[in-house]
Amino acid sequence: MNSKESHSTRSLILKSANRLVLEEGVSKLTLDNVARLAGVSKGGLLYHFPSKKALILGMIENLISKFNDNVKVNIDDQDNKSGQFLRSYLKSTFTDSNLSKEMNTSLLAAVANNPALLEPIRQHYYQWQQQIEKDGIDPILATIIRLAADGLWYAEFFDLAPPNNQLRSHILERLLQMTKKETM
Amino acid sequence: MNSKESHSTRSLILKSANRLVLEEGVSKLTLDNVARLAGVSKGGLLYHFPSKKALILGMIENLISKFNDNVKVNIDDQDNKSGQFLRSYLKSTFTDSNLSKEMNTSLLAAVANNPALLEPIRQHYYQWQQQIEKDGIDPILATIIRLAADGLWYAEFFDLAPPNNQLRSHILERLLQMTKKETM
DNA sequence: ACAGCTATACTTACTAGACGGTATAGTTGA
DNA sequence: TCAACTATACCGTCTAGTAAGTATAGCTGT
Repeated sequence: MNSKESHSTRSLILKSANRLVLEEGVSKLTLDNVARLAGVSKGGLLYHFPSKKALILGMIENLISKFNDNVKVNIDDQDNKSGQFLRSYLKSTFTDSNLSKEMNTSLLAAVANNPALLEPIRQHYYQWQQQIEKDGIDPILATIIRLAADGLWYAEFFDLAPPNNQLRSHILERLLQMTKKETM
Repeated sequence: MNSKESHSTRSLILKSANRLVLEEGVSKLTLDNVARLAGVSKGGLLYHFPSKKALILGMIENLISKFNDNVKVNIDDQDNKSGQFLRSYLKSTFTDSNLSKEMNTSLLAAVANNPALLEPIRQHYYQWQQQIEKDGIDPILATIIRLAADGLWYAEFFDLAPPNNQLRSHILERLLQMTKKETM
């Protein structure tokens, strides 16, 4: 019970940190606030994450594994055609809005506190880009599709004139179409 | 001479604030650091910007007027065809990398300190999106092009697997092409 | 034509509070 | 009993903001 308790406390802390950034802004991501929201003492938080840096790293690692799992799950086994990875990437970013929000909260937490902490995200992004360029479709078009998906994140997270729901679903449709149209 | 001195000090402060965010990260954007980099005392800084909020607002206003000017300048008068605004928007974001960096430093400064300060950027973004949707080409495609441009910003600013120079210029070329291909 | 006044553009010195992190004592379940 | 975990009190540092003073240029009424 204790070790299970510990594991759930750990993820509760991570969850609370994400909620704080999302609801109150990254400037409110303080050890005291996270501990309060998670319902543990500051000492308890620091038992699980010995420093703020460790906490943010925890957020990032947690997120990367989730996103990678998600991309894998979204890969359609029936779909062996070119553009397969890109379609899964699109589904992951467009469908699971919680996940893409979490991506941004973690990214923001890193950028606001210590940009060096972005390194793990950078490495995974690099891998995704590699896969996108080798996805069987024209790499220029493939990258444009990826950038459009990333741009949507950005627009939605910062609320910078994001497309309304109708336009948004048309965009997803069109982007998926674009992964099928052109072959190399 | 004195009022000119004052004006140049003001823009020196703004410039220093941007440099700090860009080179040291947003966590180093403190009044003391900005003052030191600008070569004035903290009191001197607070004479021009009575609070940190005012400083960040100054960064944002400065940027918006620059970007709007830039989009206007990039509008080709010979080009009266559909997609004109979008082509200018693309040129502004792809060509002037200083400007797009500044966009991100200001945005980051706002987000990291007080997300409410994003409001002026939101309003201008909304206007840009309106113009993009009414630019004479299919609004779905038009928005995809805008989002791809925004995604490029994002990728380059955070160094998240941005396309290399060659791919980058191919992407610009292709996006410009896309503004001409389809008509409404 | 010059003393007195005002506005601008700063500097220096300070304060209250928030923050990350430490130290330490205690609790709890196996 | 011992490891895993939690709570509280505290510390030094950093930060935004305040307060008060200085220097100087340019008016302005007599």
